[in-house]
Amino acid sequence: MSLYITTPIYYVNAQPHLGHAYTTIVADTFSRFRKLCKEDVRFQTGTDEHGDKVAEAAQAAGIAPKEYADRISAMFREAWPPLSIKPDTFIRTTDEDHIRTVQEILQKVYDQGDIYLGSYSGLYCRGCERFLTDKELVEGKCPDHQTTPTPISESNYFFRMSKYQDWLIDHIKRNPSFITPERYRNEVLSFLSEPLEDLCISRPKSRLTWGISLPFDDDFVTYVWFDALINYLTGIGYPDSDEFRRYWDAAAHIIAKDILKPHAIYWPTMLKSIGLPPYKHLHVHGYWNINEAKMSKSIGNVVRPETLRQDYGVDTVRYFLMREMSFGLDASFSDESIIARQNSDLANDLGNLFSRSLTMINKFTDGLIPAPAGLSREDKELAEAAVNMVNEYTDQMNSFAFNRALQAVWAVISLANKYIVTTEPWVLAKDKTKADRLNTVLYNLAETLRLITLVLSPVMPETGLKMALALGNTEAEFNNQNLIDHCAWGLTASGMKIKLGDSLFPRLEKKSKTGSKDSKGKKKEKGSPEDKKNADNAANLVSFDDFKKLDLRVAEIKAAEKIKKSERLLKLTVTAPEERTLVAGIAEYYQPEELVGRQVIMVANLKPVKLMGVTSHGMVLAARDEQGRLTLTSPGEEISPGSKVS
RNA sequence: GGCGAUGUAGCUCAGCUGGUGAGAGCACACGGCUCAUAUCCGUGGUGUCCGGGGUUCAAGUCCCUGCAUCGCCA
Repeated sequence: MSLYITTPIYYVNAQPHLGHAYTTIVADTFSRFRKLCKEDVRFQTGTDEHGDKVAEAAQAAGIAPKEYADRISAMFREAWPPLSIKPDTFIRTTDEDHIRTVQEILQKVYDQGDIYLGSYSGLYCRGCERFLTDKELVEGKCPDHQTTPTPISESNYFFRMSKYQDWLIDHIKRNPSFITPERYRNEVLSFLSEPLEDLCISRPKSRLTWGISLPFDDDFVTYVWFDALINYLTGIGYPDSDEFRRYWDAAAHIIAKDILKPHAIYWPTMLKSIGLPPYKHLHVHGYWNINEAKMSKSIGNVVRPETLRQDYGVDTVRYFLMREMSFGLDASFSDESIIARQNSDLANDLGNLFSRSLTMINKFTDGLIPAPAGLSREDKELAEAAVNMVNEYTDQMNSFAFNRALQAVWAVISLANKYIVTTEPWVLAKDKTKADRLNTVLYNLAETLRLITLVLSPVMPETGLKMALALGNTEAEFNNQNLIDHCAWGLTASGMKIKLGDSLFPRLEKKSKTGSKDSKGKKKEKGSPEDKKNADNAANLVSFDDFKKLDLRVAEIKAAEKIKKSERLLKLTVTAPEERTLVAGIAEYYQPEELVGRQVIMVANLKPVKLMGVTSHGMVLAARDEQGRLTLTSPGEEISPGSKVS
């Protein structure tokens, strides 16, 4: 069995962010996992470098497109090794062999009549790099870019995608695992229930030169998607390399949901036309939201993988991403949530289990993993759970349910912690006659940890190696272990010498308001209310529930008078709808008489406070600018006093 | 506007083809242990299973409807 796993090739108009890192870490983890199952795996990623946006960005930077692409492509290539991501190939669409292959394929498809010259006229948005329909326009402008699209009429080449629509529908229906998770499969089928249009695959050179020339018409370059998708073939040496024959039948693409259509519709029909079987699987994942908000440049909350790595370490980042997202659905990233995972799952559960087990072996049996003697009921329970865990883990990993795979591992970690409490090795160690029992318990812990190490290594390669070395293996021995031959219970050799090292994961403090952090585990009381407050401040967000606590109402001012000896304070009598007294610091801006009859917005459930001898039962809302000018808020139109504001 | 998905404990979510008193992790409270990274173990939930109607001996689980959120399409 072999596996050919790919990420999309990333467009070089932006730097690597969390989304790119997630896709690539998933591919890397899956690749490592299948290799651990002794499979022949090829893992490819790369960069997509042609098209309008790259040409424009290069121009803005004052350099040639290729030079610009070189620069950004390098950033992607260099982003992966620090995240323990090891692709077998890194492809670029500006590679010579890719360009040649794209042209060969275009010629082939053209020769067999699946490409024709047609004309198209419409409104073109440069930002979108596509024509917009009238219905998409908002007040004549592109809703995404706020620009007026240009009317363009031009000849272009079209790919007869519609010809393969029925075949594609049939293929998707016959192969439930072709597109997963199911929601995306349904989405594609729903889209295909309407007639498919042919795909425009060219751009005239009058408009764009940064692309691959059409082999049959030198006045045009290839539309980026037609160019880009073919990377999956060129990366393994299509059409006649050994790699191609070995891997194409086992192709699995991983993508984010935004590029579903090109991968689920354009690409299979292109392959059909080329005369190749479709890829085997398309795995579609969701987005990472940042503190509940979409990640976007304009909000300025783009998360950089390198920053995360520096803050938390590569394995914590990988673990968090794989554990926190349910593949296919959106998930939320926040510093609070990654710190919570690090502290509870990694430091408390795994790290502490590892640490206490090794310490006991070190203290009670001279650092040598002892030989077991007999199996009690709880021993069997632990052994069975550990072995079953490997199966469960394998199943879940294979179906891309990484969060569930890790949950299965953590169930055993938790059981092992209970096992220690139940068996009380420190009590056994004090009684010479219980040596056999002590040895058994410690051996079982070492053996459980060996299995845990094995299954965790695809997700956390550094931690896996660290644990294996501490358990007495050499690096070569560990690299030789796999999930086929080494998942039975009892394979740890007695007499191995363990090596105590540093903690696997430090406990982290929550981030402070300023965003600075102590990533080296300082000890601190766990989650006080104070911490929670700080965390919320850091996010600078209030929940809707918090907002609802405020009783905001419209109040009508019935009377107003100055408070004696005060320059700033006015005493207001309002109806809202009941009558109440407020004190407001607005005397420098408003005369009492001009306020009577006016409606304002007030916080009605503010704790009463006494100011200059007058008790205020609420607070009037006002806006103040940088010059210090102040204006009262009020409803846009008159409304009955006491009306709720929400 | 059309199609679809989702709505379960403070938070994130499990709950398969309807059937014992509705679950997990986190958070919180109390208790226990001391091998361990102030960690670990145990105990603790009066949750309108979004609202309303219906099918059934029986519904979080099926049907209809309303609301909310999200996605795709137009």
